[in-house]
Amino acid sequence: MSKSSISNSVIRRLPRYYRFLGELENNGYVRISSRELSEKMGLTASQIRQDFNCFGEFGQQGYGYNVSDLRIEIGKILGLDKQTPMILLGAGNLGKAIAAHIDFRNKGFDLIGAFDVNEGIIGKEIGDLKVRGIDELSTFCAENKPVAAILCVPMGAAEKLANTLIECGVKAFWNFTHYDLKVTHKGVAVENVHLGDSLTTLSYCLNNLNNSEK
Amino acid sequence: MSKSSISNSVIRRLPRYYRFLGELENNGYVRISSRELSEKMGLTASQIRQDFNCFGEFGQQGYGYNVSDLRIEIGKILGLDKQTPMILLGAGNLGKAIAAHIDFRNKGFDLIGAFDVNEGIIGKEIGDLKVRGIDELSTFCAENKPVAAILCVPMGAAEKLANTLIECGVKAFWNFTHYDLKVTHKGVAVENVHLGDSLTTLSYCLNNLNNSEK
DNA sequence: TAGATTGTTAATCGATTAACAATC
DNA sequence: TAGATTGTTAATCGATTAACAATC
Repeated sequence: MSKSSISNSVIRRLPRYYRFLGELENNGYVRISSRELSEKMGLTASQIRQDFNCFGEFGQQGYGYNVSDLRIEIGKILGLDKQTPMILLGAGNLGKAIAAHIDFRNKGFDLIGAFDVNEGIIGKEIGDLKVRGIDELSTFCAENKPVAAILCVPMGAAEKLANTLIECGVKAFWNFTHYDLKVTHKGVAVENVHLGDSLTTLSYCLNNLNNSEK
Repeated sequence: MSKSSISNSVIRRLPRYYRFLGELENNGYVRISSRELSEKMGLTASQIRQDFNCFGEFGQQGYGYNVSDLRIEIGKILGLDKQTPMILLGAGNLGKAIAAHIDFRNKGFDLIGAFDVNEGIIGKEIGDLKVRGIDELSTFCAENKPVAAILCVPMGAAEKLANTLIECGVKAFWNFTHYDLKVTHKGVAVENVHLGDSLTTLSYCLNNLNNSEK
């Protein structure tokens, strides 16, 4: 009985549930109640039950939730039971680090290609991928049909590149550029990361530690 | 007449306002109305006026806001008019890339040191910093008094390291580890980045493009 | 002055929390 | 069965939007 439209607040909590359930499972937990989970995660039990019930009835009265089953269910909801082919655009410092650091296959993706414009970078290896020139992009897309893309290019290149990629069939963007990628095209998912905004927020919080009660 | 407690939703929008105002200024804008800004940013004019009025009266009836003045005001609110000394913990792929990629001084910080445990990394240069061994940490902190820290270490090391740093006087954490750093210690600011959760969210959105109206 | 746009109050909307009947 | 805990409805809280008097 999954709801037609899930609120953004709920969606943002799902990866965290998935993570905590994985840790619980690793620590030998078989069952957990919404109350116990709420204490571990710093949420209310009510909220947890409301969140899960957006997608179905995963618990059992008087018992709670089976940790392993619940984790698998949330994994399916998140699309982690499949791997969407993904490419990296911009293999500079940040792009390389992301490619090396992220466990793509456990996040629902499979990194199958990397591209750059810089002649000094083209041909270099990142993990088991060889960085290709951007001129190979359309041929590569036609052959390998990537559906997701990581943008680690300069701000000025972001919009045009995104449009090109959409024409090539890309439907999801993980955007690390300073450009606020708009979701103008229907049927395209965008996750703007904006590390700069994150650090700026930390500056605010640090400078307002005293005058905040929370 | 700044409010005592600013909601998290407002705080998260501030860096974005600051960014857009900078771009407007670069494009020669002198004044802007809340309506015009709302169209550019995809917000409502009401929300923008409410947000700004949490901190003071920055506009003028019949005119709007002076772009440059407003940007400076928001910059001050965000603490960007000073630079807090910051250190990097963990100078692997991700740490190095963050250090190279972020414009710290324009985000209210100054990167003054980098540390790692790995002998193969210690001594290497990142930008104009030489990576130090973690054994030098407490001496360095006593001498240089860093107030902020970037955590790019493995999950297992995060909690203990954070506690050590707090003892050394660190009051702000930019946390890239998989560990959910709690804000147990009063007077400590934490910004958890969680790139893995971000990518997982993208997986959800991609897999639910059809059944969502928004 | 007339027009424009703010600052701010009131109304609406949505998300979180509380409560409790259903049920394992 | 009795106790525990869910699923779900109702109440509360907070954030967003609308409206408008104040004023540049």
